[in-house]
Amino acid sequence: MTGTGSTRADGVYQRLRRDILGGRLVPGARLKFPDLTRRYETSVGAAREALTRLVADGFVRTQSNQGFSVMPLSHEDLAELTYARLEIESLVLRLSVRDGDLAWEAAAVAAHHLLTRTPFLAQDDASHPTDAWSSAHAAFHSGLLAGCRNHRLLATATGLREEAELYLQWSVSFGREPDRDLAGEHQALLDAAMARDADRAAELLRDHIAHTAQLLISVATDEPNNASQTPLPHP
Amino acid sequence: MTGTGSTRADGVYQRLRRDILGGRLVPGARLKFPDLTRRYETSVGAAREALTRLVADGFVRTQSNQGFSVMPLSHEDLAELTYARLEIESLVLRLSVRDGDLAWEAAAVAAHHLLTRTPFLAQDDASHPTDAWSSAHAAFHSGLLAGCRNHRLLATATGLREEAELYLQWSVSFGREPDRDLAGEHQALLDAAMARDADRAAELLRDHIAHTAQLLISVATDEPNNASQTPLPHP
DNA sequence: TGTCAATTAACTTTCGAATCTTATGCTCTT
DNA sequence: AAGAGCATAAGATTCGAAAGTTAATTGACA
Repeated sequence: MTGTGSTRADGVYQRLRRDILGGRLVPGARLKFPDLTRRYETSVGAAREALTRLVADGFVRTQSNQGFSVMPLSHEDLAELTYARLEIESLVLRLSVRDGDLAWEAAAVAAHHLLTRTPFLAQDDASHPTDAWSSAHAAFHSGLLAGCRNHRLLATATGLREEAELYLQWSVSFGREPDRDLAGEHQALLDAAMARDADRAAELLRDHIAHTAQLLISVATDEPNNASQTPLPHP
Repeated sequence: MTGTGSTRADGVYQRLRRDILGGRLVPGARLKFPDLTRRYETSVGAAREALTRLVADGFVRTQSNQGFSVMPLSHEDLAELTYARLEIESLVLRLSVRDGDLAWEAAAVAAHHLLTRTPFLAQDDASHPTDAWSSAHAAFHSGLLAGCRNHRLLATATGLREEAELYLQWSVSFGREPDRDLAGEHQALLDAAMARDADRAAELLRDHIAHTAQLLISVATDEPNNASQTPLPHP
């Protein structure tokens, strides 16, 4: 009843997911059942199922008899993730541009319009983009890919994008470098897609992804925020 | 104690997986807990965790409050799976050929040798390839890709291959058409890879995958073996 | 005979105490 | 002091009965 999903474990899954993506659970932090059951007011079983699903999504890792912890971040993994996204997202965008129908076009234009009208930085906290902007941004990119008819490729691309959001969350000073025209990049991307220019759209997307990753790497400390060494302050 | 894995749920997961891939559990068949706990001599909880993981792998599907069932097969899904494999496996093979080291070469040659010396058809049952051949075949392809340094792309490609095995299992008269030189295709693939000719290797792999899929489609009945319409004979 | 509500049956989901595994701290020996 | 062995604690995994949900059956009524 208290859960937000249709089934109890569903609700815990979604809340855990949001807490990880929202940075409330630090990469590397252990996820102990005593804590989890208290925090989410649920049973061991439900928490366990939620965690098992998050492992499949790549947000949590687990080892036999050693429990679960939030997936840690690393430069090496960011590099691999970025390359995988370059290849797969550009492929899926090509297919989307080729096969997307009119409804897809309309949804993409709408998502872009929403994105342009959503404020990038909050007035009180200029270090992170706003939650509203982040979700509009995700919706725009997701909408661009959604024309792809191949469910499997689409799901793969979407999964990679979601994993990448973790890195965005933990790059504290993201979005303040003045020499980047994010809005322009998005506009160009949309234009190419609507003009059905698959090659150009794919190329723009590759640049967009590579540029963002470049930024994260240059901004990040040597070992990104990662609680695996300092598990918890013990009393 | 009775399980084959390190943890109880692990064991059930692996046995269920084998039973699905081995065709002992029919695509579309419902997986009820009363049956499962009897068959695998385990508890509801362990079975549930195993099933949750299989859902992530794409071997099982689930709906809220309606339990689990073996993933059903369809022509449409086979077409999507095949296209995804064409694109992603050829990409990963390119990377593997580019980046694979000497150990990778040695393993690939070894796997190929094993494959050539493993009998294709059993003497008593000429309708399916032997289990030994199937696993040698999987090991050869897996070995070819293993040079890829990008764990994420490699895992994606491997996952797609494994899903495709399901379709092979259910194409009853696979492998009897005389006009195909499987051994030759494998040899050419290995040669191109060892010669570090990424373009040629990728092209050969695409042909190999497409050829196999073509065969499955032409051989399969309109609606492949699928128990979703005829769940179980009820008494 | 066909439709609909109520009842029953079958199954899925949930729970939390019992069991087992791993980690931690302590003591004793070399 | 360093290390091995033991005792204790913390936490992960497992179990199966209770609660909740969906599907099937029955029976009443038009």
